Amino acid sequence: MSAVQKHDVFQAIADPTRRKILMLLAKQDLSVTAISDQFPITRTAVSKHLRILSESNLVGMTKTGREKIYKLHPETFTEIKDWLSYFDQFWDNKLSMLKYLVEEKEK
Amino acid sequence: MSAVQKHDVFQAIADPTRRKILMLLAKQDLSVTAISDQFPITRTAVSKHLRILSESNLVGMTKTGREKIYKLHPETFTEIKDWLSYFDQFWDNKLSMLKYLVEEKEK
DNA sequence: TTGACATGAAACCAAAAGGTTTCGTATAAT
DNA sequence: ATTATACGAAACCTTTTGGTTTCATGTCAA
Repeated sequence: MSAVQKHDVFQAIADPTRRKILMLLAKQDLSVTAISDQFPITRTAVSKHLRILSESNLVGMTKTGREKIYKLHPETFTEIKDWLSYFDQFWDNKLSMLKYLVEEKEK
Repeated sequence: MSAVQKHDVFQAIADPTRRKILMLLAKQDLSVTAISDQFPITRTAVSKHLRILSESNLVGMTKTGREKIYKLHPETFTEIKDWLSYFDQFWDNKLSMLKYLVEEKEK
């Protein structure tokens, strides 16, 4: 079920253009040309970005006629969230610690 | 209060070495040498990574004697979480839509 | 005060990233 | 059957990235 990930997801979202593409796809599924119309770079460059996003499973593609329609794969964002949650835990511990110290001081 | 961000946080977490550094700092505050001991690259290279992490406010530094102690700034991770939450919303909508469609079909 | 330790700046290098133009191949429209 | 559209592969170029080595500076220890 889960496709092999050929490209690092963190590296994929590092590029601002690719993040904008993801934002566009969050609103609606789009063809390559429709996406590249939104950017000052060539269609070929956008195509490369889409390949990277695709290889990191952040988006999926369906061929319909001569067009390729890209769509978001929001479930892949979980990987990033999981990584972040590790630091959330630490952050919560710090808050707990701070709260404890303040309470101790008030006694 | 909030320091100026000289470096993109998404680009900062794109590098695997920098992500490992963040994981190390989540456990405990560490000096430059202590961190670079954990990697097969030179101390200078690690130093550069730390500068990038620092410029994106993911870590903070305190000079104590001849050492520089780095610590995590977990509050900066919020920026990434906020960006991700945009897609969470979309994901939830999709689930709702799917649920709706399934329920319709069962009628 | 002399030597060892901790660190960053500078100059440099190879590889990767992001872009371009050109060309080829499907598919759709006339 | 011919023309236009949608797209990617290939070759190429420039800038950025991640690394190195060397050197200078500040601080601690003897």
